[in-house]
Amino acid sequence: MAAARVRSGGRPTLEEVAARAGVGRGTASRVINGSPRVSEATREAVEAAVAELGYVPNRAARALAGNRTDAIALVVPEPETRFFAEPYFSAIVRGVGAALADTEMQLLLTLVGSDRERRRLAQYLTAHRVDGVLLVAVHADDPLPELLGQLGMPCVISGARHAAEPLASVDSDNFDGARAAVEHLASRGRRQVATITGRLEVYGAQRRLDGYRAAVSAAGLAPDERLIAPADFTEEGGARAMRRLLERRPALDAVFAASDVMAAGARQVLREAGRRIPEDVALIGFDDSAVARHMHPALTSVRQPIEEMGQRMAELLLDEIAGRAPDAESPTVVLPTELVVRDSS
Amino acid sequence: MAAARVRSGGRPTLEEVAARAGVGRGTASRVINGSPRVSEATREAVEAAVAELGYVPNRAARALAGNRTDAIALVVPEPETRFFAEPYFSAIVRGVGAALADTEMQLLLTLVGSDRERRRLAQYLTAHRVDGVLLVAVHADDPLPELLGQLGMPCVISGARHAAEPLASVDSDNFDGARAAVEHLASRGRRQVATITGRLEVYGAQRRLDGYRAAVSAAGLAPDERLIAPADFTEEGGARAMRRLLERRPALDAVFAASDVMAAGARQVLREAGRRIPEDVALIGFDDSAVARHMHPALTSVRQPIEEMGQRMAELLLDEIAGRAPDAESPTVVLPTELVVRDSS
DNA sequence: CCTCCCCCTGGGAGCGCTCCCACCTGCGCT
DNA sequence: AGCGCAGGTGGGAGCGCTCCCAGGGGGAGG
Repeated sequence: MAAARVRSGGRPTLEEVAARAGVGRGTASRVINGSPRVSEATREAVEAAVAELGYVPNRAARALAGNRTDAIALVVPEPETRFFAEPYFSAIVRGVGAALADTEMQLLLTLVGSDRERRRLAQYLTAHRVDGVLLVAVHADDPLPELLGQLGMPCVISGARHAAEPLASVDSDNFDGARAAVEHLASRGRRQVATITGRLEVYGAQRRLDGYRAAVSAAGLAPDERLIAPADFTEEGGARAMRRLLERRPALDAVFAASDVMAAGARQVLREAGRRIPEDVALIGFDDSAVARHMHPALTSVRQPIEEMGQRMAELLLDEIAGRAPDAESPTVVLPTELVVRDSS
Repeated sequence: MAAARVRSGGRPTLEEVAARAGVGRGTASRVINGSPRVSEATREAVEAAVAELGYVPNRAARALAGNRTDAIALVVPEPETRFFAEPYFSAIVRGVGAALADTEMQLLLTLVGSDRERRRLAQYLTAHRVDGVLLVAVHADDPLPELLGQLGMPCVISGARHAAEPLASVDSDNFDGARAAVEHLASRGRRQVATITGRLEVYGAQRRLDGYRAAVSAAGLAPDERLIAPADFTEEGGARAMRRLLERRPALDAVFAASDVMAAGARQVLREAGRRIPEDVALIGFDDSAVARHMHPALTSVRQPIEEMGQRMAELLLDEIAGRAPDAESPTVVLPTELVVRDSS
């Protein structure tokens, strides 16, 4: 079957719908776009024609004529997908999908890895190929958000980058999640609570550390900078940090790791050092990923409502695109976290 | 005067590029689309103009004029995302992204949950809004693939649905993966190897079972239908199946579960029954997900090259779209699996 | 030296839609 | 009766691109 072009058989066009309904093209367009300035009778006639012909608007034509695309891009920095793979990525996508389900909006997935792809992306966006952008896992020094701002392209990011985020952003309550975790440890009588942080350039990691500090003070424990070990969100990094902590403070009796994966690394080191979890050392992670549920012992962890975050991001973006933007200032939505207590604490 | 309308602020158009390069619109178009019928000098002039103006083709216009979209859809059945969340989804996406990186192709992500969304999807596709479709986690009785076939829409699916798959598909070698797992168990002296299967309507699950059977015979073990417990790919299902197996064949000394998650369920039951892993019962999973790595004891598992699968799917699809389709028969690519031996076997 | 081609090239003709302007009804008002 | 107005309506004018056809130059062949 060489040339089975369905072209001539033809999808119905607006013109045909209009003809069938006995109205003009403009009127048919009005009905399809839900304009109120159409009489009831006409509306019904057009709708009937649409149904009979199985008309579906041509997106490309619409985009060309209307100077919009009815599509938004979810931009994911490729290098991150590996780390964020766990539940994060698919949960975000699911949330975004849910928000878009009743919309005509399409979701464009854009992985940016190399710098070349990054440049390409900038072009994409400059060329206004989408109506808005969802940015996930943005680094504080990423030029992309600013570029988007200059272009006037609606944009929502998945985590504030500093205390004063100029862009709309959705975040989980990292501060409070960490606070709750440490409070929980303290309330169970732990006195030397250490923490393994994520990369502190990431604002969320910083906030978790802040939460840790706040809870330590609030619990009346002695703040001790030697109980704080920076790492990088990786399992290996978590293990290294744990080793350092054990050297510096052999008597520690609890560890709050800023991610489950780092907690897994820490667990390994604790085991090798002969510390029992939770008898000798309590351990808490962050993310409540599959790793936490299946670790032995099952890991207490701070759950983030990731799917909901995706949904809220999309909703904010749709608002912004529709011009319903709260012109006051860019909204920052912070969703609550939840401490899921299991066996490790 | 239809002469030089100086478009202020707007993105440059092909027309402007052509003017700047001192050529006609047609020629500029040819250069941009890499047609060979352009002289070297002209090509350079146009390319220079493109660079100076920062020209990026308008996709919508292209789509409208060219009757193609330069976009493919990755269709994911929403209900599945949860199960397939593990590494599967993001790995597939990453693979697809890799294949598309050097292309002008966009990736449209489409989650279909409700029947309503399913219908909408059918419309989408009927309206030729994409050049091709990647179908993931297709059920044997799904009407979508056939619909696509009728439409003449290029399509690649992520696993054959029967032995004779009419569509192009990419698969991992489920048969051989299972075979290798069971062979490994037998070679370590296990005599009563049970299996927990996935939903057998899923062809891949069936193939894993086939591989299990083949290996059992090949190892000279007595085939025993009572050692085969069907489940549904869930942790709970795996646990139930394990209980049933223990009742029926208390003396079993090895279990091959057709997914890591089911293995996790089985592990729980084995523990509760006082069986040590691997001393009393060896356990092997399938997928090599994070769950496997972090289980205790670390789970031996069959790794599938999921990212590569995504990549091959996209490549096949691009071929098909480009008409490079080996019209002989629809290609079925089967990628090798790998047994990752850890502590549980 | 002329002719025939073969390259390149320019630009017309849409692709299907939205935007917008003009028009055309009725109706209520003066 | 005349006028204004507003709700409905039709269709022209593009949006920026690709496709394709006709046309202009040379180089090769007669």
